[in-house]
Amino acid sequence: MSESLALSASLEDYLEAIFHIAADKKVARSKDISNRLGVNNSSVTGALRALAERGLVNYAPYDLITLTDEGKAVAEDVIRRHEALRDFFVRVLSIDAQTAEEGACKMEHVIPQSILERFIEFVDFVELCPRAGTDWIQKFESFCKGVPDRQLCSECITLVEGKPESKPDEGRERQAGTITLGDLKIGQRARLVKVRGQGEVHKRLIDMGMVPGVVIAVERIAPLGDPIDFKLRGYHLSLRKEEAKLVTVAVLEEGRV
Amino acid sequence: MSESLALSASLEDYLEAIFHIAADKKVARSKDISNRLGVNNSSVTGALRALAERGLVNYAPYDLITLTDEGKAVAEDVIRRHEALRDFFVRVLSIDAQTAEEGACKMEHVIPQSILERFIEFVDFVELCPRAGTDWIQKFESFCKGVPDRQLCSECITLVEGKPESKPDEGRERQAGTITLGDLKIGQRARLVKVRGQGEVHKRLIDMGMVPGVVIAVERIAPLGDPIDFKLRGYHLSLRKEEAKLVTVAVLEEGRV
DNA sequence: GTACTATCTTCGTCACGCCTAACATTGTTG
DNA sequence: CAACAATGTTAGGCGTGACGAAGATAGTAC
Repeated sequence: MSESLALSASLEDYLEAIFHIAADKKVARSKDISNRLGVNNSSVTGALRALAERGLVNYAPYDLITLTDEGKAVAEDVIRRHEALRDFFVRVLSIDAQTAEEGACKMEHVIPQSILERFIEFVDFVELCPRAGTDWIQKFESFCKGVPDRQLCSECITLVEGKPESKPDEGRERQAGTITLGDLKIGQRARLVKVRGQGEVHKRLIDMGMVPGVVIAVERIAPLGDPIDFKLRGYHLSLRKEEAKLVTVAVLEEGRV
Repeated sequence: MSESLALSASLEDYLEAIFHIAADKKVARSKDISNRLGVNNSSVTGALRALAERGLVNYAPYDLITLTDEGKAVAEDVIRRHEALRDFFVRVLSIDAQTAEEGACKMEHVIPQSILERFIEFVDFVELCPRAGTDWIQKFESFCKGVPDRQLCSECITLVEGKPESKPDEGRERQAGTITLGDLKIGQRARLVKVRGQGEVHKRLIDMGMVPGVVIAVERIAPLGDPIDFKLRGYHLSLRKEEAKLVTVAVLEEGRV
């Protein structure tokens, strides 16, 4: 009815909790809600009043609590967001169930609609596409396990070590040779093949995460071409051109903007 | 130094904004910040005071605003989260730049660390793995474009139409035949092949999103085996066993709990 | 140096969301 | 049916984060 502006994150949580409790035990009591959400009983009263005002719950003091039809619809929407995120985390990113649940709980309140739909599509796509599937996800898992020293799965290893590709895909450029980080243009991405050089400089580069297999992107090149800004594993770093030239890479694709 | 507990979402935003402004113009003024964040000038004062209290900005009334080293470190961390999310949205989910930016802005404050790292790994993995790459992402894009009527990419089409797979992957079970939704067990997932039946029932199923190619999961089966709860495209729905038997599917994988 | 303007700060207000402590209701049990 | 425990509600407080209005400050214009 009223449709009065968006609910706050915590009101969505209350609605979600009521829905789940009602699904289990038919009706919800104030205590159940405070237990489930780990908040004080009196906070629940306040939330219920706010929800009742918006016509989302049937609530009278000392009475049982139920969702209205509208409230049920809103709750289902919140739960859809929650489950979509959780499923993505578990099925695609191989996050453990508890972390996925916690993360979904926080993110469900802020994720834009259009991004949510994409998450859902993506899970389906990964299951449907013959190039992906569960065995591909397993490859991702072992890729993640190998992260500290950047162990890669066998398929990727062959790439990293620079052997010729068995399957030259269209639209996907792979250059062999002795290209270094210093040769890249802005926006280009490459996988790291080898860090040459020795001693202090070599060690410093390794410490920055410059290990074989890692993906590096060129973010910015200073006017004089000298300090070059890279990004790898989410971190920004800046290298002198001389240092960059010590790092052999293989270009992943043509830079797009 | 102080390290006093986590920053609120909005304080992180302020820090991020100051960092970006400082990167552009060397120093930041109160006005720049309020403009960038679209908040009232007085709110900026309050935020700056809070940040100065934590030792994250150098701030004195009427003076120029700069980040302390600690503040810079925190800002870089926030920006790393922001960019990791944005990059994932753009590079993997093919979200448009603006939506990605907005979504990242909201989600950066709540995403758990471990999930963030997975997002970053995943982007790298997609670029590195020979089974994925940019052309695979393009397939996802066209998959999404076809969503209303569930047009699939050519590779997937062959799957959906039940033709034998060209590449039988290990660990990936694909059953042909005339399995229906009614035959699935809890936790199993399947792609929809065809909806049989006619008239009202058929129409109702189509309206629920039961179109070829969609992924369906069995969520729950009532004690008597009759109403069966499914999930498709994030939505829960409940079908009578009779209705479920009208839907031909192909199982995607063995149910894992 | 006074006047003006752009900029910044202070102050009072509001809405959230949670808390504790005190009070009210309900239902159960001797 | 009274007394008690369990459950729910109210009232008041605290911290955050935003706003607008009004006052302070600095720089420029004359």
